[in-house]
Amino acid sequence: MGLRKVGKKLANIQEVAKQARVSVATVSRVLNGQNTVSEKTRKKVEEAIKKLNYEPSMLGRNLRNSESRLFLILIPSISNPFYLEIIKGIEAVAISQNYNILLCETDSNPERENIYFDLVRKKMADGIISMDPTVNIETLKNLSENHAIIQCSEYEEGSGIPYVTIDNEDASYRAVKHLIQIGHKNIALINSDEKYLYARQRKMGYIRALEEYGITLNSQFIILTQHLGFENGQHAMKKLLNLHDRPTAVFAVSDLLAIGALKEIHASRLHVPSDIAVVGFDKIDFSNMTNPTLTTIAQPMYKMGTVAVKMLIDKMNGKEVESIILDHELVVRESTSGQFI
Amino acid sequence: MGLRKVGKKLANIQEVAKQARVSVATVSRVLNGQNTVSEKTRKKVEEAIKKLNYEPSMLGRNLRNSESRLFLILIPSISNPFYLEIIKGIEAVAISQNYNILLCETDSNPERENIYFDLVRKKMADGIISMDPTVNIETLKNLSENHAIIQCSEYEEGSGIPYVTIDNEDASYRAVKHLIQIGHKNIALINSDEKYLYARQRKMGYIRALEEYGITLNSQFIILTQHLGFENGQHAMKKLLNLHDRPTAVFAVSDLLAIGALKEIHASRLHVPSDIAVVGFDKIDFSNMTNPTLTTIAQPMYKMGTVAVKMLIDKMNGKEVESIILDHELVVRESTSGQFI
DNA sequence: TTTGGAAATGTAATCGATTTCATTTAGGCG
DNA sequence: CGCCTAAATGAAATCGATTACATTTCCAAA
Repeated sequence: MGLRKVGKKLANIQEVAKQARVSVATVSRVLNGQNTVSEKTRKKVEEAIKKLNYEPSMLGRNLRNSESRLFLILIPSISNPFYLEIIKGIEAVAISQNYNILLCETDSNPERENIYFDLVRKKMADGIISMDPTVNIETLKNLSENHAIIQCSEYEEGSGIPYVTIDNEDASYRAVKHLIQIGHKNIALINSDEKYLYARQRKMGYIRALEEYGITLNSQFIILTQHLGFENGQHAMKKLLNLHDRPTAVFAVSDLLAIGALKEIHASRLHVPSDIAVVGFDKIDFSNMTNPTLTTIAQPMYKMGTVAVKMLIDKMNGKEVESIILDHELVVRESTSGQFI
Repeated sequence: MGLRKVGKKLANIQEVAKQARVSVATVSRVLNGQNTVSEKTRKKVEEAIKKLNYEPSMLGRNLRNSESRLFLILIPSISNPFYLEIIKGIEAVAISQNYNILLCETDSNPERENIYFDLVRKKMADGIISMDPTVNIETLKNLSENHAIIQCSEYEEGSGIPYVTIDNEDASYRAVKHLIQIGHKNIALINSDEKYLYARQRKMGYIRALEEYGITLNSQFIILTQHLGFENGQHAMKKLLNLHDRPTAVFAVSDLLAIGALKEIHASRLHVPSDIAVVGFDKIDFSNMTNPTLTTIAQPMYKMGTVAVKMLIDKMNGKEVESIILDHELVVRESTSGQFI
């Protein structure tokens, strides 16, 4: 490129060494706070650094140390607020450990995914935290032989890749149990595609709760959606409302789905929770802004993020890493706290 | 660190050269698709690459090229959905140009901000797209002398740093004019702190619309909030509802504020839009999920993102870059489409 | 066959740091 | 004052690529 780049030439460690009349080794030692430098030379070097406005280049350092101090966060879509709180947790720990993150939105697109995997292959990233359920697990397994990888929230059983998650089956069980305990018997499930492990697990929790209370499963009450978006919730709810015997309660496996359901219920001039109670999942920020506010399962997202990074850093340092299951919590709000029956 | 790192040793360009019985220069030429390599040697090299499972290290390449092919996106908070669509636009162009982005959440915290600026100073990032209105503009100006920087959406007048944004004054004017045209005279403004340029601009648009229709300004109708969150909208609306003569319409400078206002209005058993009409700003995804759906000003966020990256890349290549104002649009939805009066 | 010039390839410097190992300096002690 | 050890410093290799410049190879024309 024949184009002039922005900026003047910046000083490098050589020039600092010359300015301070010491060797580059000594400058490097001052930079890295090693204690084998005499007070006098340290002063000299620091003055030279200040005078030349020197900033050590991470490019040189990274090459020498064979690390980028970057890692990837794989998510299917940045629009899904569920991930945001996790990311905050990740960021906090990452920064404190002098790492930075590359937020990678795959759009569930294998090509896109591959671009990001390449970043790891080419040493531009030191590790991966995958939260993408649509990730190509074979590729991930292959990569995990040479690179540090942690699965967060979503995981593949028996992949050998450590994960941090919650007990989805139990969370789902509790959500449904709550609906049963406030008097519901006709409880629908808006689930996502059962190719995802969490979807299968949450369905099992749903079934277990029904069975425990002797409620027979109505297969018409289970709606599967392709994605976890608002519109998917609307469509699913529309189907449920068109049933001859429509449910009196709905458990959706994501808040966005639940909010879509809410909207559709309102559109049919029905009332939540007196006509239909709704429970979501995730406790995203918006679940508290709807009208009525949404009962939901709170995942410890921030914690999940922090734990994931710690596991990743351990893994990068060659330590043995165990998978972790975190606690969840049922948050009862207006969408189920009416006086049903 | 005495700990074993993950993974076996990976091949480097030297070993590929040896395996293919050529020089590293030739391997590099094959890698970079230069045409001065004969078909025969190219084959040899490609076979060696495959055999050794070689992946070129970006660390080496980046050092040699003095670039990281990374740039920073500065945002105050990832929780604000307004930024997400912009980021998608940024990502799309970045990827197509072989760049990756570091999403940097400052939390409006100068320390945090400085960590990210350091990344640029230390050459870990090639440029910055700042969307943070709380950014320290002096530091930004200083940095812009040596580094490529673009301001996106938020900007500082006369900073000399190119920006891409919309005409905030006009957008605000149109929103208020819309409220006037459907019959409102008592129109409140929920604005953010006027230390931000966009807040001052939007206030001016509000005033201009009122003046144009001969409506006298009621200073009690202007509420300033510290942040742009849901709760801030609730609080602001509470103040407005407590006024002796409460407004019949509210224009909030962000959808989140407007959604908070909606919630508060409902809590007071009032109806939108028949009792109070509401207009937001940004057209975030959720503005279409509320009940009623929200009238709002649509910013071309995706476009803004793509434009910002193009400007940044031009800037990095030393081209002269002009600031750009993009178009906006009023989107009328349920929160103002009732038959008021 | 010779030769000129283009095409192909190789050598070695370079990017900017860290680190090993060698060497110098300082200081305490007899 | 000389000696020994520990502390301080420096020289040079190294990380893994790119590339300017030098050299070799190839082929067509004379």
